[in-house]
Amino acid sequence: MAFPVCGPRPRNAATTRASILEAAQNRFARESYDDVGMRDIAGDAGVDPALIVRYFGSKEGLFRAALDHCHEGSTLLDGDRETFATRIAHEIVYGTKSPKKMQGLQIILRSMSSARAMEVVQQQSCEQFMNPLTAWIGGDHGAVSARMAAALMMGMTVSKEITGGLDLSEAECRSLEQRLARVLQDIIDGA
Amino acid sequence: MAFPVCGPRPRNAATTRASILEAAQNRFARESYDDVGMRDIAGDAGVDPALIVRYFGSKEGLFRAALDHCHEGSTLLDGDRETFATRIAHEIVYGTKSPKKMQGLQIILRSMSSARAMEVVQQQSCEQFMNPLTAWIGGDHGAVSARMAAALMMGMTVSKEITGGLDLSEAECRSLEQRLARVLQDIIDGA
DNA sequence: TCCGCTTGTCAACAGCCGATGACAAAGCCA
DNA sequence: TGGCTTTGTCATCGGCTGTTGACAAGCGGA
Repeated sequence: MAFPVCGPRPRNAATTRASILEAAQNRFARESYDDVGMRDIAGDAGVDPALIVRYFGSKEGLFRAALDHCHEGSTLLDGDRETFATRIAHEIVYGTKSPKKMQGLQIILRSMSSARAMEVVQQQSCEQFMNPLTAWIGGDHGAVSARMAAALMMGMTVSKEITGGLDLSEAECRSLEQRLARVLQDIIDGA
Repeated sequence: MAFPVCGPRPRNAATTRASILEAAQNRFARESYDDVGMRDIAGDAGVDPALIVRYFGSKEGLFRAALDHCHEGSTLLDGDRETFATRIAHEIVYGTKSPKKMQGLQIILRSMSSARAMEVVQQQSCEQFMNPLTAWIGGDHGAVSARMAAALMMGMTVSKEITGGLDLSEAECRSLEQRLARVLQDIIDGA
């Protein structure tokens, strides 16, 4: 990726490690844990598969590192509380195919049902997503509201994935964005 | 499953096929397409793996047949329109681990992100789930409402899966059930 | 009884995957 | 220059998976 046709790789552990990590994030955001092979990631990073094992111990170690390196519970939640719902709704409806903002969520949803990745997914999704969201919403109804809001966000992402895009007209997209923002705001407000 | 310790299997193609299909449904509802092996299903059904190939052509053929044999777009939608939201909310919050009512949805969500199962999942989820729901809701906002309602249902299922149960107190569960029903009803009504 | 069709089993194959350990080259220091 | 550590590559192993074709057993009809 970084050095496609430069002969052997420059000997720099830090940048090599970073290349592998970035390649892994991109792959895991688009394909499931089981569908992504070490050789795929190594190929993207321009590296021998054995190096991945040396740096990250195993495929699971690399997956954990990739998910760990997202910290998007913070990036997703910073900004005005009043505009949170509209921002999220816009991101969901008009977000590009590769939204850096939701990469962690993408990775979680992709590998959610893989037995080998499940443990990591459960832990990270709680620490990086559910718990911050619950705390951010706050109040007595925080836990319930957080689950509903998360469900709506994840469900829309899943829905897009399953049907391959939203498959709606332009007017329907606008309507969806507005209604999504409305419902999401109501959920957060505990209405 | 049906004949655990009865020596070789009774020679009856119809019941054998049914056994395989049922075993496949149960497996695919709990594990992803990639995590379920032909030998697993064959073992559950008390049958040789080669027989599965003979009856269903391939693993993908069996998966398609299993998903095809659910028809829950209908079972999920029959009943009073006024009580739809409360029924679904109750099913989501208090539904057992193995809800026959939502087995098709479980299978879809489990194997959603498996490259090999994607084509079947996309087709069946549209035909058996999204399209019936859209038609059932009806009206101008049907498509948008259906996507939001489906997102909430799928998202809650995913959320339960990821965190391993709801992880809420009894009071919170009641609150969740009520709020879920309210939001879902509003979505369906196009509010 | 013999034949032919169906139903079920068994052993094995080819392919892919993650992981391993030996090896090569680069850079650094004395 | 000689030796040592770091960094990267290569060939290969063992294990698992879906699938195949040959074989065995049941069973109904001539």
